[in-house]
Amino acid sequence: MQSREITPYLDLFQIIGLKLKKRADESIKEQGLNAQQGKVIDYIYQNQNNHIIQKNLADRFHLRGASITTMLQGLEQKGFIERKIPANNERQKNIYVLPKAIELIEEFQDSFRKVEEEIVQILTEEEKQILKEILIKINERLS
Amino acid sequence: MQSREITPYLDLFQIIGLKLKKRADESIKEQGLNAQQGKVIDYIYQNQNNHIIQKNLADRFHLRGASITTMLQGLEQKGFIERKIPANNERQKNIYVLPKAIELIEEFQDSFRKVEEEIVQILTEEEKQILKEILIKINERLS
DNA sequence: TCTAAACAATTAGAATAATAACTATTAGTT
DNA sequence: AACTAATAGTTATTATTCTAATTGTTTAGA
Repeated sequence: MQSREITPYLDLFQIIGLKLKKRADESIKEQGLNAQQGKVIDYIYQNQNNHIIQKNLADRFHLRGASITTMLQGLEQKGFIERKIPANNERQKNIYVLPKAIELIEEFQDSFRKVEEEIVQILTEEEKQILKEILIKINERLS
Repeated sequence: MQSREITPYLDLFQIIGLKLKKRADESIKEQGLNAQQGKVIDYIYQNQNNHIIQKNLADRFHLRGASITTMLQGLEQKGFIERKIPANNERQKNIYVLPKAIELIEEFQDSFRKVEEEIVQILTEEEKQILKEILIKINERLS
């Protein structure tokens, strides 16, 4: 069942990405959220003093504005975040995490660190270094 | 807007995966399909003499059986593939591509090769080699 | 052999994220 | 000041994939 591979890098990135997504989702399922939502809450928490707006989240996570709207409406309804229109620009909404989310952030980070560890634990220090450099290079090339 | 990064590898894989997916989708949008569907058709074409069944596709593409059912129903309705119950096992369905799909496969492959090229063109031969080895290692570790 | 377990595929219903069309606000130009 | 561009966010609709439950078939053990 081995197929002729014409795009090995593309295929490997897609499959690894999928597997990682599933592992990360699994690891925080208990908190009633998926990995994407956990990452977003973590990011908001780290940046809420910088007056981040929904546009920033769309850029950072490579999602469309409409998708961010839907996701944040969900997180707001569940009581994890709040959105406030800032005084200086009524088009925008600043995002803040609520206590209910802050309680979970340490757990998220632990879970994500464990998935991360699964990726890198089989690599030598040198391989880790090279991989990181190459991934950063590819990511910049694609943006 | 720089956030403290606790899981750089996880984040890079996720973002690169997302960007590649979008590029690949874009590159075969003209044919009325998305990248996943194109990859599946290509895979069926390469393997249709091996009597592949839906289960094989689910394994190869890391999708649930139900998702394969839905996708193949769509491809069948659009006239790209056909499914036949084999004589020796009525639980299964063998998958075959139809002429309408075969016409497109060369175009798919060209499109995917171009996306692949975008990934690797900025790397040296040595970096490409190392990256491939590491990706294979990680992929095996995660499976 | 018959019965239970495993297997392959399907359906219904939910979640996520996309596009396109839209409202409202702000910034820039004349 | 008034008009036009651009910007931020929302809504409705569509597409994709998931889980859980279900049908039907095959395999294996008592």
